[in-house]
Amino acid sequence: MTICEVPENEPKWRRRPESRPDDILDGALIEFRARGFVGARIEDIARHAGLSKGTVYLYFSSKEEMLKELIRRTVSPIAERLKMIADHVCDDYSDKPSSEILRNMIMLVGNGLVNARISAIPLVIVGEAGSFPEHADFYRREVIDVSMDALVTVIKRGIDRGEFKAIEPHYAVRTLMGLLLMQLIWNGVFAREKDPEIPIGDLLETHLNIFLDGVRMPEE
Amino acid sequence: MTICEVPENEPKWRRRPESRPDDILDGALIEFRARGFVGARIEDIARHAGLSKGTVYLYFSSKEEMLKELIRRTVSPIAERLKMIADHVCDDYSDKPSSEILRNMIMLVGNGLVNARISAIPLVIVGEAGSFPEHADFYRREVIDVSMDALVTVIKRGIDRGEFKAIEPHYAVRTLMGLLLMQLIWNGVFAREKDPEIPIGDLLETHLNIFLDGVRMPEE
Amino acid sequence: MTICEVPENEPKWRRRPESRPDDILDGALIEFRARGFVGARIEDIARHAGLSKGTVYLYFSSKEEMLKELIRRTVSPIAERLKMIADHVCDDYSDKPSSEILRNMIMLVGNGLVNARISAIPLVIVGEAGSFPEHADFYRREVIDVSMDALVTVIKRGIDRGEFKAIEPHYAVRTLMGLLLMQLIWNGVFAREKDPEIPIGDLLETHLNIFLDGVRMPEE
Amino acid sequence: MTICEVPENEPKWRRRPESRPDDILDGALIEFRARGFVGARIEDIARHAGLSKGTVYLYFSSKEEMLKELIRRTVSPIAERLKMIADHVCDDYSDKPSSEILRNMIMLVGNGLVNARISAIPLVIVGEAGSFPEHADFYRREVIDVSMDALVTVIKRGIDRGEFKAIEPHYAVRTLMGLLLMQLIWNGVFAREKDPEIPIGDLLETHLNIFLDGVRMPEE
DNA sequence: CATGAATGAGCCTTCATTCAT
DNA sequence: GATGAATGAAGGCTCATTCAT
Repeated sequence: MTICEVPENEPKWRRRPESRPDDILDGALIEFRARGFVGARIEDIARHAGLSKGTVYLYFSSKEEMLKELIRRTVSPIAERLKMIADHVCDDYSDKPSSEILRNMIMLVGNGLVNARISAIPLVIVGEAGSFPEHADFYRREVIDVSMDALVTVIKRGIDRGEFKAIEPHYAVRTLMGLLLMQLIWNGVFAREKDPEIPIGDLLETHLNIFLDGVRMPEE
Repeated sequence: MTICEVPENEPKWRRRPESRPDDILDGALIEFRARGFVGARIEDIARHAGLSKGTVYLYFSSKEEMLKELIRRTVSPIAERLKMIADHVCDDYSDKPSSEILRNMIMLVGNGLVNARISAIPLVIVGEAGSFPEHADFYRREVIDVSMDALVTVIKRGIDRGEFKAIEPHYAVRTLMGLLLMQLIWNGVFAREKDPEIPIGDLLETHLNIFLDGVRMPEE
Repeated sequence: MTICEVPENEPKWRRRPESRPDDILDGALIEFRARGFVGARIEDIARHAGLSKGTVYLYFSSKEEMLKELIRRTVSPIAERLKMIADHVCDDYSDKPSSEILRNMIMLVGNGLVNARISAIPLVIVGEAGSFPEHADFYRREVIDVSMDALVTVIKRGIDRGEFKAIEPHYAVRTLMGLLLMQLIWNGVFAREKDPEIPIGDLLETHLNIFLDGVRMPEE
Repeated sequence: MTICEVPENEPKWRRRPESRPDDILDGALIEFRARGFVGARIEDIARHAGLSKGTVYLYFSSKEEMLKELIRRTVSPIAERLKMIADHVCDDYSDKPSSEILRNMIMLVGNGLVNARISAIPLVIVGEAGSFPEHADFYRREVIDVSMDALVTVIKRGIDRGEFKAIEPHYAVRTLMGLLLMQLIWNGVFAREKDPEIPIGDLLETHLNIFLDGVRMPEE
C-alpha cells in the first residue's frame, strides 16, 4: 500500500470468497429444514454463512430463488446419474442379470439418503408442497419421473428375459422405491437419537432380497 | 337493539354449536394441507367453518393448539384399530396363516390412505417436522411404533411357524410399510390431475404378492 | 344465548367510526404532501387517524391504492362541476357575455386553491410524476383536459360572438390557467410565513382584467 | 500509487477526471427527474456517469449533497442572467418601450424551458418541497425573487412612463410568469408523446400579446 | 356466544453508505 | 483514485391474537 504495490493489474482478483453462493445455500438448506421454507428467516440463513441480511440479496434475488437453486444443484447430479444408468440398460447390457442392475441402482440411490445435503431437499419439498406445488412439480419431473422410468425399464427387461414374473412394472417399482422414501422420511422426520442404529446397507440388502425373491420367476 | 325485537329469524338457525370444534378442525386440516402450518391463515380456517376469525379463539387458544388437537383426534382411532389388530394376533388366531393376517392389516391401513381426512395429518406432520418435532414424536409414539410393533409381531409369528424365511422382522416391516408411505407422499405431494389413475386396491395387491412371495419359506 | 337476547338481527350496526377511510385519507394527504408519496410512512399516516399501522390495511390494500382513492375523491367533484359549466355554455346561455362566464369559471376554480385538501393533490401528483406517470395521466384526463376543454369552449364562443379577438384559444387558455397553476405551486412550494398576504380574490381580479382586456375586441 | 506504478496503460485512459462531478450531476438530474429524489438510486446515477456506486462518494458526500450542488450550479447562471437584465433596466434603458424589455425577458426565460437540463431542477424542487423546504427556499431566494423583482421593476417603469395602466405590479407579474410555470409543469408532468406539438415561440408570442394588450394604457 | 375492528410484532426486501482491496 | 462487496437501518405489508360491543 505504501510503496510500489503492483497488484494494480489483476482485474479479477476480487470477490475473495467465490463460495459465497454455496455458503448461503448451505445455510438455507439448514434453515429450510429446520423451520420450513416459510418459517426460515433470511437473517438466520445469512448468519450461517457469516454474512448480514442484505448481503444475501447480492447473490440471490429472493428467498424462493434460493430454494429453486437448491433444487437445481441437488437435482442435476441425480438426474444425470440416473439417466446414465437408464441408458446403459437400454444399450444391450450383455446378459448381466436384471436383478444385479436393480441392486446397483437401488444401492446407488440408497446411499444418497445418508447425505443430508441431498436428502434434505425432498423433505423440504414435501413440507412445502401445499404452498409451492410448482417446486414439487419440478422435482417430480427432474428426479422422480426420471428415476422411476429408469427402474421400470430394467424391470421390464427382467420380465422380457424371463427373469421376473409378469408383474405390472409400474406397480412393482413403487414397492421397490417405497423403502427409499420410507427411510428418507424416517431419518428426516421420525428418527431420534436413542433409536437403535440401523445400518442402511443391511436394510437395503434385506429389502432387495425380499423384492427380488418376490418377483423372481419360480425355477420350476 | 334495546328491548325485544322479535326472534323472527331464530328458528331457522342451523348451527349445532356442539360440533363447532369439529367444523373448525375440518377447516384447519384443509388449510394446513393446502398452505402448511405456518402458511395457513386463521381467517381462512374460520371461513371453512362458517365462522369469523375471533370465534375460533373461543374453542382453541392458538393455532398450534389446533394442530395438536387435530393430531390427537386422528391418532386415536388409528391407534385403537391397530391395538385391536395386534391383540387379535397375540390371541393366537387359531391357525390362520400369517400372510392372511398381514394382508388384512395392510389392506386396512392402505384403505385409510384414500381418506384425505386421515392421510392429511401425517403429511402435515412431515411438513412441520422441523418446527414441531414434538408432534412427530407424538405421532411416532402413538401411531407408528404401535403399528410397526403389530406388524413385526405377525412377521415374527410367521417366522416362528415356519411360514416365512428367517428375515429380520424390523427390516422387513419397512419394506412392507414402505409402499404405504410412498402412496401417502405420492398422493399428497406429487400426484397431478393428468396422471393415469392407479387403483389403490390393485397396487396393494401387487405389493403384497411381491412381499409375501419374497418372504415365504420355499416349499420343498 | 340463554334467554332472549334480541340484538341478533342488526347485521350492520358495527364499524362505529364510519369515517375511518376518510380519517386515513386525511392523514395520507398530509403525509404525502409533507414527504412525498414514497417518503410517506404508513405508520405516520395511521397515527394521524389515531390508528395503528395494520389497521390502515383493513381499509386500503396498499399505499398506492390510497393515493388513487385520494385522487378519485378530489377529482370527481371538480370534474363534475366543470362538466356542468361547459354544458351550460353549450346550451344557449342567452347572451351573457363570455367574459362574465370566464370570470365565473376562474373564480370557481380559483377558490378551490384555498382549500388545502383539494390543492394538495395536484402537488403530490406533480411531485411523483416521475415515479407514477399513470397518476399524472389519470389526473390530466379527469381534471385538466376536462377543464381546459370547458374554458376553450367559452373562449371560442367569445371569438365567434365578436367579443374577443381572433386569438388561438388553445394558447390563450394557457395564459388564463397559468396564474391558477402558479398560485398552486406558490402556495404549496414557495410561500413562507413571513410573506405579505396576497388576497386571492384581488389577485384573480387583476389577472382576469388583464386577460380580458388583452383579448377583448377593440371597441371602435 | 506513490512511487513506481508504471504508466503503461495510462495513455489510453479516456476519462477526464476533472469532469467527474459534472458527469455525476448529469446522471443525478436524470434520475431525480425520473424517480424523484427519494426514488433515485445512487447506483443508477453512477451508471449514467460510467462509474461505480462507491466512486460517487469520492465526489459527493451524500445524495442530498448532490441535489444541493445541482441546484447551485443551475441557479447561478440564471441568477446572473437575470441580475444582468435587471441592472440594464435600472440603467434607464434610454427610451426603449417597457413592453419591448418585458418581451425580451420573457423570451429569454421562456427559451430556457426547452432546455431539460435547466427545467428539470424546478420540477425536482417542487416534487421534494415537502421533504426539503430549504431547497425551495434557496431556489426562491436565488431565482424566483430575483427574476420577479426584475420583472416588477420593468412593469413599474412602464406604469411610471405612462405606458401601462395603473395595475398592481406584484399581481401582474404573476400573470406574466404564470404561463412559464404552466409550461414547465406541463412539459415535465402532463405532456405525452401523442399530444399535438405546440411551438413554444408561438405560445409565448400569444401570451405576451394578451398580457401587453391587457396592461397597455388605452391610446386615446 | 359471535363478531370483526384493532393491534403490533415480525419478516422480506431495498438501498444509502462504508471500507478493504 | 476506483471498485463493489458488505452492512444495517428502514419501511411496506401480513396475520395471529385480543377485546369492546
